[in-house]
Amino acid sequence: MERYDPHAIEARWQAVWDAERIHEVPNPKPGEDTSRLMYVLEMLPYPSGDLHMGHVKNYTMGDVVTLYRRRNGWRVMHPMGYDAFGLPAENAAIKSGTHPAVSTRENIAAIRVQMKRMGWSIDWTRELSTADPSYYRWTQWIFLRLFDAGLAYRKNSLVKWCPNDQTVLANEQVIDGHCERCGAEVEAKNLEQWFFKITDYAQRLLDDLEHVHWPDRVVTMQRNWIGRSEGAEVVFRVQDDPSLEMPVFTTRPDTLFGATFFVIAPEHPLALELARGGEREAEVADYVRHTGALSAVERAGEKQKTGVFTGRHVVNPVNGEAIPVWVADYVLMEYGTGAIMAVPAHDERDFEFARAYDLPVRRVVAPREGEATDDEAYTAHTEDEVLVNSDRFTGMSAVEGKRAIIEWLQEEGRGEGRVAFRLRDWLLSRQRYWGCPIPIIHCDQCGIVRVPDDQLPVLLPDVEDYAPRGRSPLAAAEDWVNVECPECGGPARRETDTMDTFVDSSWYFLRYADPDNDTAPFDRAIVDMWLPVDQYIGGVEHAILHLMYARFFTKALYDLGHVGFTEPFANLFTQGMIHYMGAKMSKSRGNIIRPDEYIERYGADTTRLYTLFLGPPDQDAEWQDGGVAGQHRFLARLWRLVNETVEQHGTGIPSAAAAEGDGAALVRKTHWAIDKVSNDIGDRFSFNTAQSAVHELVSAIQDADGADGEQLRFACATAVSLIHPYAPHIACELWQRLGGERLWDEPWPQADPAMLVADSDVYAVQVNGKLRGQAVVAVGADRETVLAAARAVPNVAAHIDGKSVIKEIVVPGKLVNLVVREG
RNA sequence: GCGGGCGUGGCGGAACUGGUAGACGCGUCGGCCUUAGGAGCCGGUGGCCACUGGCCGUGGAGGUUCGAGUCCUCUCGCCCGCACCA
Repeated sequence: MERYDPHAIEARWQAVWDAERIHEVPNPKPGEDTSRLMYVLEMLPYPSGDLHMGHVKNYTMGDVVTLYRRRNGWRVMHPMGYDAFGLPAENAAIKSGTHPAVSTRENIAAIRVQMKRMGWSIDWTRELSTADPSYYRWTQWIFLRLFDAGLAYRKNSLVKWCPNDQTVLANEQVIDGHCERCGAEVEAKNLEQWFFKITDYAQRLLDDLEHVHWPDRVVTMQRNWIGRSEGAEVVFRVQDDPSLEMPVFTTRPDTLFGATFFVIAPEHPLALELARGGEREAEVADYVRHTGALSAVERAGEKQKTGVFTGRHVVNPVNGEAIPVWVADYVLMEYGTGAIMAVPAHDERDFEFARAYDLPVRRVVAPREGEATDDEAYTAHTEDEVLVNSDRFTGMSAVEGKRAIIEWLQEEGRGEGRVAFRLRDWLLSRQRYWGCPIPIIHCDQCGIVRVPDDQLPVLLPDVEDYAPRGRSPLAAAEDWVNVECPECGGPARRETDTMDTFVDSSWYFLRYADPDNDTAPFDRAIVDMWLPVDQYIGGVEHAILHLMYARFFTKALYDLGHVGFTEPFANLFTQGMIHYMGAKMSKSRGNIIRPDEYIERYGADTTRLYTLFLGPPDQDAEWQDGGVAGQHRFLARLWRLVNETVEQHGTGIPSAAAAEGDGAALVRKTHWAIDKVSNDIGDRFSFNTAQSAVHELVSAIQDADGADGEQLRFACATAVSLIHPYAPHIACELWQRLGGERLWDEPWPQADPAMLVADSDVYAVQVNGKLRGQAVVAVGADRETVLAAARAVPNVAAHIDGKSVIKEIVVPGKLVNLVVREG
């Protein structure tokens, strides 16, 4: 018998699939049935290098789902593309000296080869690259739609700046005060930048999380990121200049009477102004300068809160009390109004500050009415608190007080109920070369002018020097920058910033549905047919960035009438990372494993099998070379058994086999495996245990002495059929050797329910909860029969001998527990 | 600090709804075959003991239950997310 030769088999079947174009799934034509459409999508790769095992796991998972669903009668779209713009590709290009357009093209070519060698069922007719003008033309088109709708705007604000990458960053791209990409500490800069008004969608982004089937932790992360708080905006006025309003946001309007001082952020526009001309002017100016020089990381690292008194006071609207205004670094300019009323009795941070600067503490909420009010004690917020020391509001519950005070503020015009979100607008402009140009023109006469649709795409100019210098490298391309204003025809300049790469990936899943459309980004009828994505699979590292942005884009496009759904991804699965040598894979550690050497040595089927055998797919797992060999042995064993079966019993694939004679157990095991694998792949995403079930079936084939040819061929064909989503090449080959053809078109096997129940049950028999033996009883035997059989087991009899059985538990088909007592 | 998750053999893991803990795989031990192997096959493999049997065993301590890896309380350890968000 010939040996299992994965390379020959894989090359052969890949050629067959290509020739028959089996993975091409065209859009339904008018009138065609659209009831069984399914969209399976994995997050597209960055072509800043080639594929590693993390990608292999991701795409194999999607492939198993795709192949499984197709054989269950679904018409599955399974596309692939490249997130080709962006910092990683550009930085790699700068390092190697190769133009990013060139290196990206080369990397894409290499990745495509890897993907084809893996045998994934990708519809290559839908392939796209976000850096291709035929794609980014429509990224620009969408940008302009958002611009027209007021959802893309330019403003001057304090933004996050990465000194290493020489560009601004979105809030989401700052991790613990460091650049998400390069790890450099970010700085704050006041710059005019482009933003998407994602905050307009904060409430809907929050609410609609109810309707998606996503992992809890991803939903939780998004919720926290959106960070909704209910409270009130309260207007304080400066004591000696009541025209100066100083609004604050608070979630505890019920504690308004407890405000004993007032704090503004060092960056607050009034910080210096309030102190001007007073005794403390120099001190305040010093403090503002000093804290401004500290990075966010340094400020957060300060253990002790610091601040200075401005010398001025504001008036508390509820009681007319004048309280001192401080400048302190524990108040953030970016959240709320950049100013707070400090209630040290009921806020830990305010309390800490009050202690440090010897400011008064006044308790205004107590656990129960009339309870002691120790002014120095901070109390946490509890359910049934009651207002004290709060004038006309005293005695109300905290909940009631909140409402009453907000009502009063509204009546008096001194404040109102308000909801605050932590979410900020998405800063999308980047001072970098390798990105989608922002289709905007700056005209001295007309101001900010959109590029007319018919002039799209605004092509990224080819520049010699694309290294980052703090302004966009595009600014150097004078020919490109200088244009006529589309409105007045006068001299104007193009916007030279490019878009954040997350803009590109915020709509790619729509383009796949209609990839060749050159009159629109996509046809609405077509995307509405396929989307939302039925199953999205990717890394949890995108839990906030990509997934939040894509949701925002989808909602905005929905509002503008371009799509008919409001959530892009109905089901999300986040896979765990593959670790190697005890750590996550990284270039700096040098522990990246690529599929290539494993394909060389064992073939793609083995590699696919092992990436999903490592453990539960949503958990991180350690790659172990020995484990790969185990999967290869399994395939080689399957190979041998099927070929032996054909040699000894001929070909032919029975649709069923009788559970009779010595092979009865094998036939039952076969049905058990069908049931288990279908359940594990289809319902549980438990790819590792589904594989184990096929292992068991193959072992059963090997041990099936006395099974007849039909039973063996049935078991073999089923094993081959069940392993097909994981290892399609060997499966197609063996299927053919068994006498079948086109396994990918075969309906998924169905377990016969009658075969899932044995004719006898093996009961575990316990005495006082301890296992003492087993009893074999005919299926459906009544309770008395089961108990009699259990008592008859010799070891059980020995354990109940001389004792009285006080309770008998029978779990039908499973277990008997006899509870006994001495005597 | 807040939020979420996880602790099971030498290792990766299984046990989905409370019902025979350790499936499947790696490793390892013994045997067969091979005068070679990183090949194949057969068998063993949680620990301990008085070994056809018994005791112990899912990070630790309690609890609920006829029965707990699974549920509850406390506790220890690890991982992830957020982190002065008023």
